[in-house]
Amino acid sequence: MGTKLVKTIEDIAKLANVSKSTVSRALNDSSLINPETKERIKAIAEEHNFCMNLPARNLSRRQSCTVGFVTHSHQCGFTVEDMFGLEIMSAIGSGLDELDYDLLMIHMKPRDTSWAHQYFDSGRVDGFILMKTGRGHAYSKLLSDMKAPYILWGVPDPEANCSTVTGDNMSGGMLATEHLIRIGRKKIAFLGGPEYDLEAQLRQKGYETAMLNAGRTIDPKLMVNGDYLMDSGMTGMKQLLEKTPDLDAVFVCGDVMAIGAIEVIQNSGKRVPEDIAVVGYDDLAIATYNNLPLTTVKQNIQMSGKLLAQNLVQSIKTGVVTHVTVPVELVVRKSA
Amino acid sequence: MGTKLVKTIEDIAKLANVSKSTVSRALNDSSLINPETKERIKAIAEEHNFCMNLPARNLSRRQSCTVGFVTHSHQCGFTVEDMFGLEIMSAIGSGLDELDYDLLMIHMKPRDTSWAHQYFDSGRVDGFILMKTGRGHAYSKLLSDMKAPYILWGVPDPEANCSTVTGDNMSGGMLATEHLIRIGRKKIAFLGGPEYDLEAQLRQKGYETAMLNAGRTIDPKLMVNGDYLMDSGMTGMKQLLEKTPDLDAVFVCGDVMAIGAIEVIQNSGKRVPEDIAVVGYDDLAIATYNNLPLTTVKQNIQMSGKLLAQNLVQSIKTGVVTHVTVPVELVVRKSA
DNA sequence: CTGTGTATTGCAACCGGTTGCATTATAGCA
DNA sequence: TGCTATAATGCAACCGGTTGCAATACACAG
Repeated sequence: MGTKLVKTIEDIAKLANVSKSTVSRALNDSSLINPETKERIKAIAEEHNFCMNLPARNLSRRQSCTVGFVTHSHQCGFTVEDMFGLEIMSAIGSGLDELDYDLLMIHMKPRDTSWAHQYFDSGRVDGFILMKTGRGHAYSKLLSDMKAPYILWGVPDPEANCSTVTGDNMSGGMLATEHLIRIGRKKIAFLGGPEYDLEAQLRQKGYETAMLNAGRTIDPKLMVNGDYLMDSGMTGMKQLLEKTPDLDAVFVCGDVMAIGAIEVIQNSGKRVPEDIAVVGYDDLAIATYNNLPLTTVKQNIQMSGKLLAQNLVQSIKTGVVTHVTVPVELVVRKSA
Repeated sequence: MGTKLVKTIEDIAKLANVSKSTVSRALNDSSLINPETKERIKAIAEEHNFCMNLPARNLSRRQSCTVGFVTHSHQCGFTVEDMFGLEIMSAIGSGLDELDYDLLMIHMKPRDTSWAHQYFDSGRVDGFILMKTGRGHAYSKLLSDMKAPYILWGVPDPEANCSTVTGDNMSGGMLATEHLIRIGRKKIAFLGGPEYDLEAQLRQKGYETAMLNAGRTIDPKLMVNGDYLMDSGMTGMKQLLEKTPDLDAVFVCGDVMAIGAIEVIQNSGKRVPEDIAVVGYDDLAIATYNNLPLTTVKQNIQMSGKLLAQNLVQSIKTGVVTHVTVPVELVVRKSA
């Protein structure tokens, strides 16, 4: 707490010769208060640059105007999810800012579920933002049971009825594949995500659709799954090269995997993009800053973050649940 | 707020047939309470998995057990500072977690200084964590004037008396340079940070020391400043190549600049690391995932985050200010 | 058996806001 | 002038904890 002289609405009340309820109402722009009085009070508050005590207000209003961003706590290091999560978090933060909500980081430990009660039942936060995860459903259920408002980044799961925001994975898959077709590639492989992953499924569907639209056939030998990590990008690419040594393009479902794939390709003596064109997904910072800048499908992180913020707050206030999918675009750099 | 039946200590009090003060004390492990009573109350609380209302507690205790992580709000996109900041934030989060403190993101708008009062005088947070910035002092002054506890990531500024945590920049500079010397490079250039930047100054001093220790001379033609952004890495490298076409190594003060530098080198027809070895600084995610993995000086982000958390909380509780510099290490990958 | 000390517990005020209801003043109208 | 509708403000309870101090009980020494 600060060291200022005027710290409570009661102090202001004395200065203005009114009661503290009047000050409270004035500062909250209540229509009950005489406009002149209101201005006078506001001026006094301004002059002493008064700040209301938020714990008190929160207690009284039974809300915290804070939402929790749920992250996994790692002993050390990062995963891809983290990288994307970290980038989107910043966008969420500024989205919330405009709505006068705050963003609290919630670290949950591996198999701990107490965080939900800890933060929600204690009145610490009014809602949650979750990144899609393998264990997504488990947490969804937890939060649904608590009747806690939350929003999920990812494809809506029919079982959970929470708001969602997600990139247009299907279009993304199509954009990437169409680009590879357009630049004249003949054998276009697909390096996907985990089978259960709804995002990856849609991207794959986009790939297939684009292929079929172009009159091509879907060849299972050109398709393999990964798990978004670098290693799986490498092993996935190796498998593809074994099965189809003459492939000349690959659409990889994540940037980090794409970088792994590129390494394998180069080690095998081929060049990117001359021999094999590579398109990634997500447009993480590493795509831009990579030494061989990645052609990739760009998720609109800014817009997504803002929508996550807005729709969660809406859901907190009104209970409305929304599902929105935000457009993606292809960013052509050097890898394809 | 949840939908549970037992929500306040008063509810627990009724169940346990005691007064609410007794419950409060029991739950806070006060030594005033009879051990048996205490256990009984705790059991009841446990059974109903009771969560205390934090706004209420915070109001009463006049503290929030929350610290603010101050970030710049960007209209869009990221800067290098952000990348490092984002990575360290995660570490800070888990550090605070162990101390039962929460982490709140604070977005400050360009030339707005109200955030400080907004969050501190309102009792929203008990202290702040700042990343070193060009405008570091301005904010330092602001916070000092408010008598707000805060901790800074960066070299301690003699004018501000706040706790700090910083990497060992001098050693980092030496490690990088010594490595280049060890692998037999003859003309080692230095691509630094902004002149006013204390970190960069120390890294430069490390470079110079290592050079002198090895019996080499410091050649101003081998040194140029940058601003940590990719572009400055490119232009800096161009200047160096013009001034000294036959240089065979460069120590770059930041990973992002290093990637820019590598691009320029490769465009000029030379190879990395064969013709010119490149060492970066920070070991950001992009260093690992870069297509040409970067040899770089690794800041111990995990430890730094934890120390930022611990020392800030200590400073909040006791007023003690500490300065710690955490060791760095050289990570040899492929660029040198 | 009384006095003093110690261990437990409860009462009630307080933290700093919000808000339902009562109160007062003023205006409008018959 | 008397009466009611309306605007502006104040009173006091409440949100759910914490904590100083009083109260009670029981122990042990004198």
